[in-house]
Amino acid sequence: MPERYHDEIRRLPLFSDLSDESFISLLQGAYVQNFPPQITLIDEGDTSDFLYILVSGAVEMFSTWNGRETSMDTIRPVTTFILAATVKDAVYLMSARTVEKSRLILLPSENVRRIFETDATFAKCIVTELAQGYRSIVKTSKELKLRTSLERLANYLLREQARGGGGAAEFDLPMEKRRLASYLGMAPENLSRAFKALQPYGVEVAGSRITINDEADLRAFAKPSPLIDDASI
Amino acid sequence: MPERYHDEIRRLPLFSDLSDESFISLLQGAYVQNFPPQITLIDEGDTSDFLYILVSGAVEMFSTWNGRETSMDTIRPVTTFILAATVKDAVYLMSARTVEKSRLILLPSENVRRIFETDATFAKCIVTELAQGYRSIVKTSKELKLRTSLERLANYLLREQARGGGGAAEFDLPMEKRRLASYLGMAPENLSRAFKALQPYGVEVAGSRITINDEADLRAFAKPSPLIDDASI
DNA sequence: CGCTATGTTGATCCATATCAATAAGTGTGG
DNA sequence: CCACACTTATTGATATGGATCAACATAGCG
Repeated sequence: MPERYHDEIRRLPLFSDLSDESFISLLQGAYVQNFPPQITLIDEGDTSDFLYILVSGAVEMFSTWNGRETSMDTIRPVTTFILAATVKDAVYLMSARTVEKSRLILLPSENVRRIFETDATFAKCIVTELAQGYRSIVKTSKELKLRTSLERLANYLLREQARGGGGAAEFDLPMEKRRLASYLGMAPENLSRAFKALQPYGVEVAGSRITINDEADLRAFAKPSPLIDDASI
Repeated sequence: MPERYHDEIRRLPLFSDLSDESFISLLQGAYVQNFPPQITLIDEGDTSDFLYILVSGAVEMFSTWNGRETSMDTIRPVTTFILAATVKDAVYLMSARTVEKSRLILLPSENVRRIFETDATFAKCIVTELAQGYRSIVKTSKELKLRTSLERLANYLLREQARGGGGAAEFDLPMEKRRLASYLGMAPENLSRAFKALQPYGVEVAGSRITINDEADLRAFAKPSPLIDDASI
C-alpha cells in the first residue's frame, strides 16, 4: 500500500492513538482500490474479510429483504465502515455500493482482530467508534418511529444545512432524491410532495439546491431535538 | 453491595474475563436496589451516572418526542443496559422504566470508565457487547423499513416461539400487547387486527397465549431472514 | 442529440392511525 | 372474597398518511 495514505489513515480517530508497531502490522496486506460508481462492494450475508476505509467518493449502505431495498446510510470520506462485523468476525448485515467514483482502503479483518487482541489502545478506540455508531443508529430508529415522513424531511434539512451547508440558507442535497427518499423511509413520489408541503415553512427547492428562507419557521415545525438530531452527542 | 451478587455479575460476558482486582474496583460504590413496577429509572437526556444491570424483573427502554412515545426494547435478566452512554460519558438517548418488580445493580459510570481505561480485557469485552448491541439495532432498523406491520408481527412470533417458547407450538407473549404494538411500531388496535389477519396462517390467540398451529405456513408468509431475525449473529 | 434514468404531478388504492364504544382483565379496598 | 374502579384489549367506523400506478417532464450522459 502506498505510503501517502498512511497519514490519512493515521488521522482517523480509530487509528490515531495506535503505536507505530501496531499500525504497520495493521497495514500488512492492506490495499488501495479505485471503484467506478454503482459497484457493489459488500453483499449482506457475506463473511467479513475486510474493514473498509473510504478515502474519497461516497458509499451507500443498504439492505434488502423479500425483493425490497432500503438505504440505511451514506458514508462520506474519511470513514471506516462495517467495523462491528469485522470485530465480531460475523457476516455483514448491510450491503455497500459506491454511489460515485470512490477510492477505498481494504484492511484485512484478520489484522484488525489481531491488533485488537494485542493492543489495548486500539481496543479503546474501537469502543469509542462502536459506541458512536450505536448511538447514531439509535437516533435514526427513534426518528423513524416517532416522526412522520414530513417531519423527518424537515429535520433532515435542518441537520444538513448545519452539517454540509455550514449553516447557510442555501445548500445542495448531498445525494440523489431517490436515495434520500429511501433513507428517510418514503417513496420518491412522496419526497417530491413533502418538499412542496414544506414550502409554507420557507423551503425552496430547485433541483438539488435547497433554500431555507425562514429557518425559525422551519424549526418551529420540525421541532429538532438534540437526542435525535445532534450528531455530536 | 452484598457478596451474593458477585457471582451473578461475574458470569455476564461483559465481566467474566475481568481480573479479580479490576472486578473489585468496579464494584466500589455499586449498590443493589429493588424497584416496584412502572418506576422511571432513566430519563433520556440525563447524564450517564450509572451502568445498570438488571438482575430480576423487566425493564422497558423507550423514547419520546413531541408528545409521542415509542418502546425501543425490553430488557430481561441478566443484562446490562445503556453501556454506550456510559463509556462515552454522554447523555442517555433512551429512557428506562421497570415494567414489573425489578432488582437492579447500579455501577457508577466513573468506575466503568476507569477500569475500561486500565484493563485491556475489559475493553475487549465492551467491544463485543457494543458490537452485539449495534448489530441488534441494525436488524431492528432493517425490519422497520423493509417489512409491513403484519410481517413484523409474524416474524416476531416466530422469533419469540424460538426464544421464549423453546420452539413449542404454544407460548406466552412476554409483554403486554400495547407495549408489543409500540415495539413493533404500530397502534394497539392494529395489533389486534394483525393477530386476526394471521389466523389464516394458523396463529391462534387467547389472551397472552399464542398457538402456532402450522409453523411452516407462518414461515412461508413471514419469510424470516437470518440477517434480520437471527439474534445470534 | 437522443437515450435512459431521475424527478414531478395527478389519480387511486391500501395500510395504518384515529376515534368511539364495548368487553375483558387486573388490582384494590372493604 | 367480592365489588368497584381502572387499565388494557377488542371491534367497528372513519380519516389520513403514504404507496402505487401512470403519464409526463427533466436532466445527465454517451
